[in-house]
Amino acid sequence: MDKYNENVGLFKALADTNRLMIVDMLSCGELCGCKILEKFQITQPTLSHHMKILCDCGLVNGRKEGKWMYYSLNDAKVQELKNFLCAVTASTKEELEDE
Amino acid sequence: MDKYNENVGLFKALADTNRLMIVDMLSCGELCGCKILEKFQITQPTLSHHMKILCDCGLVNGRKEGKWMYYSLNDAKVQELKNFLCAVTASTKEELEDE
DNA sequence: ATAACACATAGGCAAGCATCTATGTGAGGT
DNA sequence: ACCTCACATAGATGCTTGCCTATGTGTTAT
Repeated sequence: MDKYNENVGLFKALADTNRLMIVDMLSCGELCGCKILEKFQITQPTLSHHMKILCDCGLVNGRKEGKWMYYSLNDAKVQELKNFLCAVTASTKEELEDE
Repeated sequence: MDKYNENVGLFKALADTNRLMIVDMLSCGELCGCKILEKFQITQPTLSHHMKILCDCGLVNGRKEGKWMYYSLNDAKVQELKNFLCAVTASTKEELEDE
């Protein structure tokens, strides 16, 4: 039953327009924070907050290089989410693959 | 760009453990509210609140029959969500299929 | 008619969240 | 050394949300 609690964080992370856009941007490749920030009307601390949420749930990876943080999608986690979504909406019950 | 706003409601709806479990239950077939309620430790008004969220975003359909409300998954909307999730995480950009 | 049942609505409350300003940290450049 | 840039952290604020109790609505049974 903890499968639900594990995955609910992923949906929470995507339950925000800005973060959805960020994920879409990252799907095209790695980006540093300041490049992401350019596309939004939010302040830098707000973006930092969103990136933390995306990283904490595992959807996004962060890599520090000099004074830049490079963010990229964690494709494995994305696949996990898709699998979970399929499992939870498919007519079979209670046999979500373990990660 | 409204594609994000359209779909963020779906993620919000799934960003709750109880609602995720409800979706999983409904994936096995139509259920009436009182049957769903039996599986949770919440009050009836709280369940009603969750069902309203799931119905409002289109993920769940409600059908009234006598004094019962029968709920079922809206498979078309589920598919839309999956398509959106794939589009937003795929390395191509800005060509989400229109519904 | 009355009671019981299934569900919705109203209102309140505490927790969570998205955002901001202000400030801290750490790396690079001059 | 000093400044600048990229980013993180702290703290405040207003909105949203998940939950409750109380009550309303409509249907079925007696």
